[in-house]
Amino acid sequence: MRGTPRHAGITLGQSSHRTSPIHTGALLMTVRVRFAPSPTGHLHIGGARTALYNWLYARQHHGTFILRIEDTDRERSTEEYTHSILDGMRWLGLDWDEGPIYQTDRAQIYHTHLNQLLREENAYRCFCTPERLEQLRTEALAAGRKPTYDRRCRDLTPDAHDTRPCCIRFKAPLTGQTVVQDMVRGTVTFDNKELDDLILARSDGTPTYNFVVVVDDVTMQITHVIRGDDHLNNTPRQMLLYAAFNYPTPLFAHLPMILGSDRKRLSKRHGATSVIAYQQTGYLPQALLNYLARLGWSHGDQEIFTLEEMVRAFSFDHVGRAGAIFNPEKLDWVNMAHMKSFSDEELAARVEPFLAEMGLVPHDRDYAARAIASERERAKTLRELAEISAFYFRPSVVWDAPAVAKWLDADGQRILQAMTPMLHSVETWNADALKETFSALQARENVKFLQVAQPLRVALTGTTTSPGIYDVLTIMGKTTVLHRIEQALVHAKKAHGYSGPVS
RNA sequence: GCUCCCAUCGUCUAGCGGUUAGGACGUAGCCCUCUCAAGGCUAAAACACGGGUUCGAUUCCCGUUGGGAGCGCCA
Repeated sequence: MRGTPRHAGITLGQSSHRTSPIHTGALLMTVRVRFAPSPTGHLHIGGARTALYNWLYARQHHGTFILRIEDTDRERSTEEYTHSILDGMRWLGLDWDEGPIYQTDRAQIYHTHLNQLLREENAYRCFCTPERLEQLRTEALAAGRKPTYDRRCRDLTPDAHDTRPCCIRFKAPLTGQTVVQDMVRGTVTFDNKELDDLILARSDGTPTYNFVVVVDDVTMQITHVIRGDDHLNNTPRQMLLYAAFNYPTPLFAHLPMILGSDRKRLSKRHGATSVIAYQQTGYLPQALLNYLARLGWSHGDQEIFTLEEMVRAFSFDHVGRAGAIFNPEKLDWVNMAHMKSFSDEELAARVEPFLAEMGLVPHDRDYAARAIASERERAKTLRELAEISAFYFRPSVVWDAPAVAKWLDADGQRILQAMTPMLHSVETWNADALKETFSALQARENVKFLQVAQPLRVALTGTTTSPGIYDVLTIMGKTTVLHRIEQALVHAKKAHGYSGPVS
């Protein structure tokens, strides 16, 4: 038996503090929360945050996190999306304790509940055609009224033999108020006269969303419904259903929406919105989670959290009420911060799949770790890290034409020619020895270090940007360095022609 | 249109009657420097507006404006 004596429905004048609802039953009930996506698309950013808040709350209270797939829309739900959502959840590390539970497996449960409502005259058959409803809606809108059903069938004398197609509607109370106690919004009051006799089952007998959520949440003994803001207007209708069943209402927490840069609800046209897209671009799951957690929730001035820290610190007291714009630049920064927490070896291991996509397979773990280490603070994502480190692993250099034009001109070639024998004779290949070599070279050629470093950099990496030149030199090793300089000279002659400098 | 929600720098936010309104991302400048980053320092940048309540409002109340969501035999 659950501890909350809270009942939905025609509650009047309840007062509460948004900080304390859980305490009423904390000793008696264990937290049971759920994430209930519908498989009509990939797991998206908004869904991921809802899932995260549920998960954090469950873990913090040593409760149960349930994954439920809302697949009652047979038209749009696909198995592919179901798998994609499950994969997304696993990648994020949001493990669930029960489920996935599929609503399509629960038809019998809904049927039983529907019959109960019918039997107790809390629901009725409605014979109105979709056409009539559509007409009602247009008329209402034109007249400046809220489009609601006119309840024509509500008081029809039941005729069991009537075989016309009909849907089942809820007989909602006409008066009174329904008060939602929300952990982030506080008290929200709705006049029941604003609410509708909502459809519980379609004429083909399948149940609808507002009905199944209630039945599911009740039968799964959900204690806290944590979901998007877009459901706040559904909540009073659902509470009326709880009341009709004489079930206690769970506690609610309605999270503000995640917005695009135009302040509209985040959608495809704002760029990548699916979680897998972020996986593919090389974001760390813990970084995405960290960013999402802080989008709408805060803990003083702290920006970077480990998962454990989030579990410990999370609280609805500090969940904001306003919609939040998704900011990709800040995500990048958070991702960089999390990349710093890995050792060179761990980071290299995570970059490997992205190198593999480019057909590059490092054969030496130690070499890979040192190569990645030299580039790690230059990349925002794992993919970017793989891309800028690729030159270490390629059999030959990929030339950046402007870089070649600028630095492998006649002067650059002369420097490379001059350094070749000097590098050959370097015995111990380390930064100190190389520094001495270049000092000697600078003195002999009377050039600045820049004029040595840049041609060399282009020769070794193909581009003008790279880690410190001594890092590249020592990581690559003498053999590769000399080989690449030789190749660079060949390429430079081709690019610039044999007749000396171009301009 | 109706109902509900929301409102602090460009963005995410701290603030829970008295603060030089704090932090972070981004931006600009400087330092570091072989390139690019990273890092360090500095700067510009906000309480939407109007009424109350109060000795005193960013903070509490009301309204205006502005934004968002919902109003399906979708979820």
